Parts: sequence; C-alpha cells; structure tokens
Amino acid sequence: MKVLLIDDDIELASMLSEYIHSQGFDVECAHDGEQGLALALENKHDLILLDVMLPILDGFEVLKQLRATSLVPVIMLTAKGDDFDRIFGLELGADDYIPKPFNHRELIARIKAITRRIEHINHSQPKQELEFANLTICMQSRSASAQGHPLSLTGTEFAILHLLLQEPGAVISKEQISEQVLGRRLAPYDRSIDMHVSNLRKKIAEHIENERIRTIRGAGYVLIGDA
Amino acid sequence: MKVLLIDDDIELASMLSEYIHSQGFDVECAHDGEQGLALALENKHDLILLDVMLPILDGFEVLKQLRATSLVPVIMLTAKGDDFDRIFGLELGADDYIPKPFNHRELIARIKAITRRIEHINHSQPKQELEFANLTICMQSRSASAQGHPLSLTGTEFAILHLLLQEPGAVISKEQISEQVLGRRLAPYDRSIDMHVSNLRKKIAEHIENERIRTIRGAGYVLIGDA
DNA sequence: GAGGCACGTAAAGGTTGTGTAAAGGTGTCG
DNA sequence: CGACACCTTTACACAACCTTTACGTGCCTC
Repeated sequence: MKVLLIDDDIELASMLSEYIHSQGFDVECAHDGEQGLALALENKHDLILLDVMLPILDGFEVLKQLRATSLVPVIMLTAKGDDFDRIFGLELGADDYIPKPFNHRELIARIKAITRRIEHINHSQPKQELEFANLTICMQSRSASAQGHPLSLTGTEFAILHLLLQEPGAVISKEQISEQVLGRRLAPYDRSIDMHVSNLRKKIAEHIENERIRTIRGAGYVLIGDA
Repeated sequence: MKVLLIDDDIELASMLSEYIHSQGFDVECAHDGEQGLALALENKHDLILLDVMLPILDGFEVLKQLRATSLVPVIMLTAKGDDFDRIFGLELGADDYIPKPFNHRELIARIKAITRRIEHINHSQPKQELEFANLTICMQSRSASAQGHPLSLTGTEFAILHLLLQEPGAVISKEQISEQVLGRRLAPYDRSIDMHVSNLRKKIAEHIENERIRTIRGAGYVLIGDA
C-alpha cells in the first residue's frame, strides 16, 4: 500500500510521512503541485494526500488534472476551514477532506476507511447465485430454473440469461451479448443472438406465463418482472 | 439510489430528508437506533447517514452491529466535535464523518464522493436518470414515464425526449434534433421531426394534462413545466 | 385581406428490425 | 460411421417504426 503525500510544509510532511510509515504504509513525498502531479500520474500509488495550498499548482488544479485520467483515491488536506473549499474539493472528485490541524490518528483512520472500502469491493467475488422475477441461476452448478422448475439450457442460452440477470431492468444490446457471450463482434445480418433469445424465451415460457425477456427495438433486450 | 437517515431530531431529519430528496436520492428515516438498525439490516439502502446520539442504541452500537453483516457505506453525523468520536467511528467501519452543524451541500458532496468511488470500483456506470416536470427517463432501462405512468415510446421519441430533458427550458431547434436524433441534416420540407414530436405529445398528454412541449415558431421546441 | 410560411396531424406507404421454422454446419462421443 | 447436441444461416412473415403526403390552422407581412 503506497501513499503519495503532496504538501509544501517540509517539516510537517516529513513528520507525517514518518507517522504514516509507522502505520504500515509506504510513503512518497512531493512539495509542490507540479512535482506532485507528475508523481501522481505515474499511477503507482494507492492513495494520495493532497494539500490545497501548494506552490506552482494548487491542490485543486492538481486534483482536476489528475482526475482527467485517474481514479486513484484522494484525500485533501487544508489549513482553511471554510465550507466552500471542502465542497469544491469533493465536487472535483476528492474522496475525503481533512481540515488542518488534524489528529494523526484521524488521518490514518480516514485512510483506512477509504482503502477498506476499496478492498472490500475488490475482494467481493462475483455472485454465484443470481435471482430475479422467479428466474434463478447458479454459477457453480451451471443450472438455471424458472419458477422452481429446472431449465435445460445450452451453454449460450445460459450465458445470455446470466448476462441479463446481472442487471435486471437494464437494456443489454445485441452487440454486448455477442461480444460477451459469443466472443465476437456482431456482424450485420447475424441472427444468432435472435435465435438464442428465441429459444431461451421458449424454454422460460414453459414455466412462466408472463413475458420475461422484452425486446427494445433497435436497442436490445431487457429482463423484466411482473407488472 | 436509496439513503437511510437515522437521526432522532425529527425536525432536522425531515428538513434534511427533503433536501436530499431534492438532490435525486430516495430517503427513508428512522428516529432511534433500534428502528434504524432494523431498517439498515434489510439491506435495501445504498448509503446510511447515522447520527451518533440516538435513543435506545447509540450510533456506534448501530454501526458495530451493522458491520457484523453488512458493508453498506455509512456516514456518521455528530454534534460533538471532538477527535475521539470521529476516530472511533471511522475505526469501527464508518466511511466518513461529518460534524454538525454542516453545510447541506457538503453532505451531498460527501454522499456523492462515496457513491462515486463505489461505482467506479464496481465498473457500474452511474444511473443515468433525468427528470423534469413529472417526466422522467431512465437511460439504463430505456424507459420513460409521465406522472409515474410508463410511456411506451419508439426509439426516436425516446431520443427526442432525452434531448429535451437534458436542457429543460432551453429551445432545441429542429436542426439539432435532426442531427442528434436522426443522424442527418434537416432537409427542406422534411416533416419527420414534426411528426415525432406530435406523437410524443400525444403519448404524454394521456397522462399529463398541461402542455409540456411548447413550440417556438421558427426556433424549435422547449420543454416546460407548470405555471 | 391575400399570400406566404411554419406548424399540427391523420393517413398512407415504405423500410427495417425482429420472431421463428427449417435446413445446414460443426464438433463430440460411443 | 451414425447419433446427438449445439450453433449458425437462410428464408419468410409480420409488426413496429419512420417518412411522406395531404390538408388544415394560425401567424406574419405587405
């Protein structure tokens, strides 16, 4: 876990840096906006601590330019306490904002709050079971069922149903289906997807009366529930 | 996007709730720790705003029990300003911490900072929904509704409504509509746009009495609200 | 007020996307 | 090899959709 600290107060920076390091993070420092931005753009840090008052480029400018290409988490630090700065920073894409002077432990707590959030999401493996509107699939057993009755689907049909179940209610285009399910770009006049959907519908209809896969002409297909 | 607000100050809660709602979030409220925890455990909220001082169970206790099973983002609110509370909350697993009194806009900015982060990591694109004067559209599901009633629009009608909703109150010329929606320059004597707008109006009028798409002779169309 | 222009809209016609049966192709397994 | 399961292509039908046509209305100009 590598942190980039951008602060022009060299004494504070070195103190902070030492403290953060003692808490188990690697720290790199920059003391002006230009240098900081350059380091940040190397994309090798997991989190950036960014002072607002900086020589050459101020913190907001650094954040703005950084956000043009990078989603790295940023915590802003500032001596100023006023609301406007805080809001401005957050709306520019900062993840958090700590007014100076701050308790070192709070800084660590906030760093951990953000990294914890990221870890949790990254480590949450994709769901193994999906369910919507009486349709369920289980990835482990590669089985699907409608209204509790098992469906005997071909691999492609299963993959399409899986894709639709990942975002029920969202329109999935044929291009998307072709690329994700068949692994190739959709060619003009290619009717494979239509056929697979047709067959899938037929199998679902054996157990569920209502429409489940709705066609959005010119856009794709959507999984829908009742009503 | 659904927010759960847990705060025992009923007046403040209703004010806040209204403001948050006006920023495009659904809000549910609880006024003590027990009720709040019960609602939170239903797992149907995307973010929780949690006051620290609460009757029955205090905010920390709610957070602790919630974190035993749920990773839902939590922002703590507190009247107390001392470091210890902040750090304690963050270390218990809160995502953020805002001391009362806070600027409402800052709250929204922090809510958005957290949801933005989560969306980026999940690779899920933010919900694109537009709303004006009882007309709403959802890009994901490519669906539209008037006064809550679903509209069954053709692709072109949907695209026109989308264009109008992007700048409610602004005049959109037929040239613009033709180029952006139909993908071609507007030819003389081409009446397609007029027809699409006419049909769109008809469908909207089934559910909304008042005029919504006003013609500006010689200039184009505007989306208008009541009064 | 006559003429021109922009617009509203019903109806007709043409185009395109989609549903699906059937046939053809490919790979696997006994 | 034949049987089988699966995917793709072909072909046709149809419905949804878009555009054009035609006629009507209201506004502006001269």
